[in-house]
Amino acid sequence: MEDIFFDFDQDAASDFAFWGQMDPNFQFQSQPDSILVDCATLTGQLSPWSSFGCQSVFPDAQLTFSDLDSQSPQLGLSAELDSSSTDEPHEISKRRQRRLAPHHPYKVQRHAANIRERKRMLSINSAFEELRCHVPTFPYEKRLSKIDTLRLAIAYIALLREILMSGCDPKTYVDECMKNGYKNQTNAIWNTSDLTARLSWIKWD
DNA sequence: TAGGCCATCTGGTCCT
DNA sequence: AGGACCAGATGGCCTA
Repeated sequence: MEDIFFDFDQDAASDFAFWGQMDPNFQFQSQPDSILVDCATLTGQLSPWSSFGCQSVFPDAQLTFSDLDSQSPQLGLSAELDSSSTDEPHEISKRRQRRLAPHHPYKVQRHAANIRERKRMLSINSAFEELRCHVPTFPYEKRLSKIDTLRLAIAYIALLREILMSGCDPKTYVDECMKNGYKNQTNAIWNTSDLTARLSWIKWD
């Protein structure tokens, strides 16, 4: 009986070779499909970023999202073949190569799914990047993590809501809150985050 | 060196 | 059936 197994060893290098160091001057674009990736700036750094202003983790470049689709599912072949060591019996090596055929339907499908997943995560990350542009941060602050971005956004929304409900001038309201030590119970939500310290950096128009 | 954060792969589930 | 979404696993990078 033919034993069946699939080698899921990932040709990670060829797969994420798209991700390069970001260009700090890159301007964030809200449309995921227009986000470009620079193959020319590959450095192996996977999660570079710029911390301030509306800057994206995505560098300027030549590859688009749609280019991800065109990556050949056969990129993993060389890695797999390399993994057959030279002292491996020739027959076993041949069998392995036959089994790991990169054009196997499952592997092709799996590779396509991986690419779609990467694109999906890319769009999520671009949304996080956009959100980071809308929450108050210090000029010298390092990039907020995803979880911190979400928490700060929640707190910020809560604050803005309170300001709206109060009908007061935003700056006056915040100054008053800070002066009074947030005695008001309704401050609880946004007062629990780092938001308060950031408020002094906001220019209330 | 441990812990935090992240990207990626993967298989399961849901949706169209 | 195929794609979207999700969560777990894994490994790399960075920082205290």
